[in-house]
Amino acid sequence: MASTERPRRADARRNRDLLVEVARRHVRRHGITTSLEAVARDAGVGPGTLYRHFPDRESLLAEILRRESDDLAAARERAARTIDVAERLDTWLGEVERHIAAYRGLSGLLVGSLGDTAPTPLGLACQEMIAMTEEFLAAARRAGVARPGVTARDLVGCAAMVAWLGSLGPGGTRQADGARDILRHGYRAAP
Amino acid sequence: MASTERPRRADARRNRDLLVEVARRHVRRHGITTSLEAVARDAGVGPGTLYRHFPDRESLLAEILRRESDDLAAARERAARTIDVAERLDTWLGEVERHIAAYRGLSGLLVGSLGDTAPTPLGLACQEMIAMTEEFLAAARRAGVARPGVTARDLVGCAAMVAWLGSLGPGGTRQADGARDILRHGYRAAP
DNA sequence: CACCGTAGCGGAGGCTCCCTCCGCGTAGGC
DNA sequence: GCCTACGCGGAGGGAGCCTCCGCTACGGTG
Repeated sequence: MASTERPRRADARRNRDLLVEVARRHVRRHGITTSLEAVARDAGVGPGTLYRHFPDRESLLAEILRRESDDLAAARERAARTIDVAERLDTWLGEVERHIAAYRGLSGLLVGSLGDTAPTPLGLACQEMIAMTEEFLAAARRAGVARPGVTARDLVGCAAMVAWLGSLGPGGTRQADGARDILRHGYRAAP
Repeated sequence: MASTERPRRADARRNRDLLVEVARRHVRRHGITTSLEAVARDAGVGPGTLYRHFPDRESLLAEILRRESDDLAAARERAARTIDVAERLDTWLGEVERHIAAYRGLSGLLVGSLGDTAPTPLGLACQEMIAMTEEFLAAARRAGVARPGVTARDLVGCAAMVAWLGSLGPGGTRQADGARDILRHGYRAAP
């Protein structure tokens, strides 16, 4: 399975790494619709080189995300330190939201892949988030503080949704605060 | 105040109306990022004509929306027929969601204007929705079925958010159902 | 009803971005 | 050190955004 990829020439690997790194900076600054030509220019390669390594925008974004899965792991560690079970779930979802919000426009792309069963690169990133969320949700359910019927996928979807809201300028940030509050009351069990 | 607009020539008025109508169709089909050049072509006018009447995409969209405020009024009538107070608020928010979802991409634009105090065209459309939502929310509060602290603007923001989620393909629709359910539990008062 | 000033029109054109294709240079196996 | 095919750069066609300018024809006036 891993043998499908044949060895690459050294310059190809170098260029690929360079492109991902430059693209990461550009996407962080300008969102996922950033100009790919500008990325290629900034990396000092021709557009053909970029498109050979990443046939479409999505595959480039997926590679950026793949290299950041340790960020998610760190977030899990951080959230796990919260003692109160209900609050811990809140904290975790905040981390998911932050992780998604790091790249403007990513939220929409991810939601589209939330239901992917085939192992598309973006689908895998979603699986990962859903699985981690499931852990926190299960703990909350055991403690009786999570409303039955709420699924981990729903919660990740909500986090993406709030991340989207927050990405829409200063007004969006305020709206996101309100939405987050309502959602929290919505997924918690009535006491 | 209304005298700021001087009388227009007949052909100008005709072209303007035609452009709005054609644009409405295009935006409904392709979302708010639809090609303005295509709109002009389809209306049989040059791009210059379109840009003279509507200096930017947003002003064109605002005009489309302005002409649809009666749709919102009809939605209010429809929602008002629901007998149960809590359910009536749900129904109304569903109508708001539907209204926003009619044009793919509109949700983001509207959220950006939710906090507008200045009477920008888009801001006015928001004011209208917030005001109507306030009526339904007030009724729910009086009946003790709405959780205190929830504002009408929060609710409109949530409706826009769910509309956005639902616009993201088939997976999005399922996510939207889940989110809507959580939100409903979140803005209702604990019994 | 003919005339004329100007409001308003069309479209050419400059810019950016997307993506493809092809001839050439060079990395690296032998 | 040689040779081959991998991977590179960049030209180029297509689309969209928006501006500017010369001409058309609308409609007020005598």
